[in-house]
Amino acid sequence: MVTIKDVAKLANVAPSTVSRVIANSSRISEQTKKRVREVMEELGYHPNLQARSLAAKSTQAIGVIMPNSAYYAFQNPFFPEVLRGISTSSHDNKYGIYLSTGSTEDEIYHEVTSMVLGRRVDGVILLYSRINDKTMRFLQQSDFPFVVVGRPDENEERVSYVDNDNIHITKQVTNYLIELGHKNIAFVGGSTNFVVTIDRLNGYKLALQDAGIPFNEDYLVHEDFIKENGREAIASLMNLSDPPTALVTQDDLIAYEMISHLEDMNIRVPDDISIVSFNNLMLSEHSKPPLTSVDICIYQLGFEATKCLLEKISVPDTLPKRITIPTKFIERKSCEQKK
Amino acid sequence: MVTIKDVAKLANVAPSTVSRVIANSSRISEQTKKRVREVMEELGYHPNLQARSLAAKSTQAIGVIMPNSAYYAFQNPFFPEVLRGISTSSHDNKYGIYLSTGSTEDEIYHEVTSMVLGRRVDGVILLYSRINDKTMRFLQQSDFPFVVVGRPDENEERVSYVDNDNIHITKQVTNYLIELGHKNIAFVGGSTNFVVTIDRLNGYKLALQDAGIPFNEDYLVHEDFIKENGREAIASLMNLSDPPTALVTQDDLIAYEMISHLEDMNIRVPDDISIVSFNNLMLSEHSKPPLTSVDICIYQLGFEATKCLLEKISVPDTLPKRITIPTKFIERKSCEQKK
DNA sequence: AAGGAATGAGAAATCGTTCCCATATCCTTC
DNA sequence: GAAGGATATGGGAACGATTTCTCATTCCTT
Repeated sequence: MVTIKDVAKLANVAPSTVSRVIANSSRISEQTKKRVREVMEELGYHPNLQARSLAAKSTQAIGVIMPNSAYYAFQNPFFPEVLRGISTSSHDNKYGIYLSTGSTEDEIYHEVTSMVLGRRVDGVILLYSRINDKTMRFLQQSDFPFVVVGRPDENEERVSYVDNDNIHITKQVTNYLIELGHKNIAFVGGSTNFVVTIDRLNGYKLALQDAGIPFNEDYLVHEDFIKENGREAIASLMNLSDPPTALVTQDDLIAYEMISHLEDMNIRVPDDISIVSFNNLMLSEHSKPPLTSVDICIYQLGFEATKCLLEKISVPDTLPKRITIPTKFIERKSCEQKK
Repeated sequence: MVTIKDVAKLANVAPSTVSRVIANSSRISEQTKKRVREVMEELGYHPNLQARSLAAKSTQAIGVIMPNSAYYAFQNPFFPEVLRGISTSSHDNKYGIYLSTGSTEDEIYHEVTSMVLGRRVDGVILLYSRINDKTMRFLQQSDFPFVVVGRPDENEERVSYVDNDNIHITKQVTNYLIELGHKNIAFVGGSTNFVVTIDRLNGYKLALQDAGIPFNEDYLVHEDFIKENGREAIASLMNLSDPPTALVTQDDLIAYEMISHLEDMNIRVPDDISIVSFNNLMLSEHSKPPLTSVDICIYQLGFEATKCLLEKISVPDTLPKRITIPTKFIERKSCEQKK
């Protein structure tokens, strides 16, 4: 392996000079730069990033932490899309991405501590926000630069985060159904350990409240339940004495599955039941029926989170900030006026 | 930041001893180990991974290179799923994942060279195989440990790779359609720069040939074309004087889109046209109609690739090997006997 | 009881950079 | 023509580990 010393020797300069040439320091004459660069080329020199990191105390890499639930993380296009945003932004700034994907909460915690304490990355993006999360608490206590995609559960004002206004948009979406004449509206959400679920549930409740519709526990369905035994979950919902005529679903993928089961039960979307959902996957345009969905701009979430993190890394005393990514309500054909 | 020296000082031993305790060397007495460990605990010591990498000449990280086409990489669940396999396997072996996602071929090339020459990773997994790929050529020439997911274009016998038997399975799948009585079978594939497309196309042609069905250029459709203007692509295919009655599609996502457009044209699947596809996305079970698809075991591809790479890293003179991941043909409702 | 193996631990070199500090050369300027 | 100021480069100490020697004990073995 050719090192900076080899280059220095052959170019008849000191290693420090070579280092300065690499950094394109103004303190080196053009002449010397040219000569050194020629030698670097000739020897095929490439700086050792580890040595550089060690000496410069900066890794030029950010850690990206995926949530531990395999489903939430991996089957869902949310993940690749947010990663695309992160990747674009970090690449623009010459940062690399170090990915961490534990499969339990403890595993994640250990990966993050090792990543941070071991100085493998300069900052961290948390791709989830759950309540009572020790990983986030650790990041905060160690005063390490990090940004959350999603609203943090605790210390909201002291953490930088990028999120949609989930309460507001879910309220709007629910209102949309109410205005179509629906009163029996069910909510299909993820785990209430995730802040996003809590927020959306609150938005949903708020809309009901404003319309004077009482909240009904029976209309609350768990994604996990759907995933385990979708058929039964749907059946028990639709067999209520007063079954819902509309559905607010937290994710397009779940919505597709619901639709499939509903049709098996001979319940038509949107004729018999309206569905509105979140994430606006590419596919939703081509599904049967085309899904009315909220585009939460996943790419933007990742892109802005990275921008925010890099800013925090380069200016350590940047104040925590909240960035709200605007959403787009995409009206398609899965909702209809109540008959 | 607390370093190995701080620990050594407080424990009254030499730094080298602390290092040995960390590595759990048998040359250190249990007594000393205990004392040192207590001090490490007390000070909250965590080894600096960069320093360790530099000294030990090993990073405990593997580089994962995504293909440059944004679509192929990111909209498709293939990517997260293969990453899940990689992640599981590498995590089991205490390796981290360094992700590289250039958006052009050159960008990828630069990221890889910098990653390899800069010694940021111990090995590389290429998540694609395209013809005439300078990135792969570079990896081979620098004799750096790497594994390809997919069949390499050149030097097949000197590169380790993990793949399905794409020629064979596509032949089988095409045969399946032929046995259902179809003769006019179209092929919807990705870019022929990717080896996977070439292989599948060959399997398709082989099946036609065996059945004595002439190959028809008009029946070849490009994914890119579908993505750009799906409606028109389908229209021109179905408006042929002798339109296809069956379709072999390279990817479920594309299949969904085709189905959507076909239905708009009042062509029913499977009544008017049969479709068989690849990847068996979770969703395919719930699509309308449920998609007949080949499960290529994406997770396994990633998992085995990583296993293979780690083996190569720890035993550098391991011979190149080919690992073929078996596939499963999932028969659902998108194909029917030709009428 | 003496010689040699086995054991436990320290000293110091090394890994490949960066960066502070020192130094040498060459202009200015009075 | 000496002092002062740029300007361009070199020297060498970090950075925080690992690792090769080396040495001092201790424990067998004959």
